[in-house]
Amino acid sequence: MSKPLPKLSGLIKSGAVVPATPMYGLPDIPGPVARDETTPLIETQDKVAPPETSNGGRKLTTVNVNLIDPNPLAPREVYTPEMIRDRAEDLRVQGQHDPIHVIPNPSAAGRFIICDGWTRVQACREHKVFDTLLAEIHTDLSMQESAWFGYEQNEGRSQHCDLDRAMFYEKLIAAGETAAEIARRAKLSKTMMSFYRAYGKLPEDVLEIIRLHPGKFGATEAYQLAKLYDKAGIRKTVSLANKYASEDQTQRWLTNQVQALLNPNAQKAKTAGKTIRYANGVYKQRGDSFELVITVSAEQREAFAQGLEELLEIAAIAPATAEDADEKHVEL
DNA sequence: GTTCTGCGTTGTATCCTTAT
DNA sequence: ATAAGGATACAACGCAGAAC
Repeated sequence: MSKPLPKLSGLIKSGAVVPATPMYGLPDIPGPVARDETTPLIETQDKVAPPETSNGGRKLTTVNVNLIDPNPLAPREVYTPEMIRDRAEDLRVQGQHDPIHVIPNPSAAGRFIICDGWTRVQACREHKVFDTLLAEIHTDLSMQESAWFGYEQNEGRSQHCDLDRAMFYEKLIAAGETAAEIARRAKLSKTMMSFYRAYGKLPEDVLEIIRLHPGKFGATEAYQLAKLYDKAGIRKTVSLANKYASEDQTQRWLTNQVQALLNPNAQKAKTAGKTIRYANGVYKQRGDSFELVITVSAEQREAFAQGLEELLEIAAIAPATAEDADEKHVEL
């Protein structure tokens, strides 16, 4: 990849959340961790392959955690201190179950770039669990492919929030991939891709709120907020985002609020209604609107249609033009 | 690529019936 | 009387397709 890597760290910084990607080459990597030498490097060696092995073509080796750099195209953004602390605790209690995945760092010989397992690396560094982790080294993956590898691993473990996904997609787009290609590979409709891209249009103040409640602000919410930000400005957007999160409102509420703020005159009084379900259909009434979907047997069809048409005489209004008024048989 | 609309599914509140 | 379970209605959600 010859293109300069995208600089997206501005989208991703927060006091409460550890940024995943920002530096490449890592001038601020902490020095070697002073560790009790009596502690085994990997406490549960029976759960992992031994160091320096080749397992079905896989290159497994132990790697010093301070030699592992973040992936500039990291598929995940949101790492809270709690997540890292919990992972450190898991590693202490259970050891390392699965190897992390890395590629050789193309710009720093002897160093590696993480594909999958960055939480474990951070847990080891910050909470001094292990000096080294068992790693599978992928020499055949490009930076972009390694990021997709991590993305797929995280998706499999349901570890992504929508903000993670959106920021990953933005990085890939900045690195030259098209939105359509990403949507295809991530199995997203172009509608959803459009919603995910809304995160990138939000101002930092709103992203700060989202990072504090990553599960609360999905792509649909991001899209609504981006629309509000575009039309009504930052103050209204921040205020609404805060209210949405602090009052734990529903997605529908947020959509309605945005709609009301953008079209203050378009508010409609909510009308009461009813729904009756039958074995062969459903009848709904909402205010002045009636909806009927029903299956009628062949022998009853004519009588039903006649009765319904007589009923329609009460309320149905003829179309405005003579052309429209031509008799048409509309399927019921 | 963006936005709107509608559909199918899921979750939840409420009411009713039954068992204890 | 009341707790438990079932049925029903409706809100909420996620998403795709169509229109722009």
